[in-house]
Amino acid sequence: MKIYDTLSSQKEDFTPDSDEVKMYVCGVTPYDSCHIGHAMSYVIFDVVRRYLKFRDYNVKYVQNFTDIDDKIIARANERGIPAKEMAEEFINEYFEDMDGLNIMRADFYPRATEEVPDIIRVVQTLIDKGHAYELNGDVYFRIQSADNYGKLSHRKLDDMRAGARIEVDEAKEYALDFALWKAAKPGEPSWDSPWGPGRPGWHIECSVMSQKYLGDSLDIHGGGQDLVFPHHENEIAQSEAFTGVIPFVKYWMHNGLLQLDQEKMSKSLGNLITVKEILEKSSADALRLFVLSSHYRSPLSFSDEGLAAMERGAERLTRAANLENGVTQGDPLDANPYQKRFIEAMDDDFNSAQAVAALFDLSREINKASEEGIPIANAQNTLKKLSDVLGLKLEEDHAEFDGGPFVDLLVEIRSELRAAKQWQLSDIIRDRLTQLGISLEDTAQGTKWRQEK
RNA sequence: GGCGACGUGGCCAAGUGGUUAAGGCGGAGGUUUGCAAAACCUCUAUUCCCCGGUUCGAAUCCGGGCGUCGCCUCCA
Repeated sequence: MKIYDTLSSQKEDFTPDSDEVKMYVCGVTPYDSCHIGHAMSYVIFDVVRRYLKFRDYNVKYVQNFTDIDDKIIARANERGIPAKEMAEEFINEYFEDMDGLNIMRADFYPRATEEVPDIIRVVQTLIDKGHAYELNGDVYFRIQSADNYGKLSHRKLDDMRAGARIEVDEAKEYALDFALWKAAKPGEPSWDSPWGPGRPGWHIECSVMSQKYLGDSLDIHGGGQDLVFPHHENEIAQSEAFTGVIPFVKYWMHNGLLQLDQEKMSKSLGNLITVKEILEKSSADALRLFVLSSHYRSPLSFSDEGLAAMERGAERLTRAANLENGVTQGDPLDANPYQKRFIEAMDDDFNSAQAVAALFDLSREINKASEEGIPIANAQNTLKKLSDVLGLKLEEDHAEFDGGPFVDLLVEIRSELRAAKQWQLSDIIRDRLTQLGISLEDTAQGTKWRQEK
């Protein structure tokens, strides 16, 4: 298996330190609803995790919540509620969204606010080791003390300084030193510390929590490409300075960012589409297919048309997976070549687009075999199993649709009409139902209906 | 200004030195069907932004050009 590592800028053979793969994925700062960029990122890492499990690795998956920071405080103040309460609200919403996307729960969800004593301990140690210094209640990390700072994002200190648009705090030893601890301003939530009341800076919480739950060295650390600098660069600097263990992470994985209308979708531009909005008009399978049909490291342009196309694709897979031809005699369809293709694709740095193509080809074979009277149950099980690795449910359910019994009744009556060759009436029923979003199919096994998404 | 990525059919998107350039969506025709739907079959890029070069051979490597985008500042 090969994984592309951002730090080395090439595909590396995947050799975890132990049977247990230690995986950490940067979570959200809960100050707003999740958008489809989050969906993309977390679907990708969910698939990484599922695939590792499929390949018989035990995976310990940790994802944090950075539940205290400037944006949370600002937004909570706007709304006139405590920061903690607002973070809680968006964390709950986060779980709803992720469940809706069929993303597996992490093994641990540490929160910055619940790890403050450890954060303080780590910051103090960094000061003791000469990697950090206090300044008027703030604590800064001394970048020039780090091992090869800039190695992840492949930039040199001089280059960064030249184009930096950061307001330089004159008191800081070096312009790019970043905050480990921020002194509290009046009215801000704060914790007591050796440097006075304050709160953790961004970056340090991930170093502390990953170390606490997974140890000094991680196998996989993931996140969006926008986190490479400064977030992950700073994490490396802190973590390696604190533990002395290099490398902090064996495989750095970063997904390309989602584009919207040729533009980055971002909080500052305000052109967000939330996960909730998407799941109202589209299935989780379609969204996952949309994401997985391109390479995770490439930017992905979101479009309603593209998503609609994937809805059709999801239906195609779902039909093939749930076909019933009732044949049990004879040589069954062999799905192994498709599974082999799937594995080869995924082994090559999670080439999900190729893996998906294998599933579509398998679906075609299943449909064909079904018509030819060849047993397909085994092949369908393989299709379902591999789809599950991608987190696709492939379920034909209209259970959540309240009108089900009424549709059943209409279908029953229509069947009577068809038996009596009352085509005009039966077609009216079908057409009207289609207009209402219920499509009918007359098959050898009777009439089936589906609710269109 | 610095760093980096990308440009493949109507749309999306794999492939990155050598069989017929995956797959999905869309479109055309056919089989099937009472008619549909679904499914299946056939067709839909002699060609991979442009110009040079390396090579027996390039979409794939190198150089130049044009274009798009990202990061350098909060972000998955």
